Amino acid sequence: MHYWLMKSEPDAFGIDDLQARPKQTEHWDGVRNYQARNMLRDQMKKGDLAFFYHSNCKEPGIVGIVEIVRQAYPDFTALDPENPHFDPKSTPEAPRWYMVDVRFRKRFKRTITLTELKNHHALTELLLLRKGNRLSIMPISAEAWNYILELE
DNA sequence: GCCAACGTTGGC
DNA sequence: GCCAACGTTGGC
Repeated sequence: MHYWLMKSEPDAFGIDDLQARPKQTEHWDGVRNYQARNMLRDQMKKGDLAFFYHSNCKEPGIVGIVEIVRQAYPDFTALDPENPHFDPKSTPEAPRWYMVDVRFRKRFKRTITLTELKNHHALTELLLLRKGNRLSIMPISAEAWNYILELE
């Protein structure tokens, strides 16, 4: 059992969009960073929980929790020339990119903002807060997970 | 919209 | 294998 943080731009796909999907479930496509892909593909397991993080928006921060309900399988958006995430180097025989399915679990009553997270010394180890970290998928320690839950 | 901090690409 | 050029991310 691992904990994660997954970033998405709410203008493109926010937690409200996930909640509105059939079965409140959607595939998490578009991961195009090798480090993030490796973690997603090799370490994310069915039943893992992840914070849903809104990035590149007015109030960046953690807005809720999702559950991994299907482990990594090839990201079909990489194979579709019409898709903005198309990658000509990915093929059905040798898929380069992967995705998981996530299901909505909880929306926080408020956004736990990036600004707020930075103010907690207990979270200095958090990858999210490290300078220059742009990973869209990152692991969260159990300690940090529980600490952040208390902030809601 | 700016720009720092990367990651990727490709010439050599 | 180096590294300059380029593209992307994402906070501000």
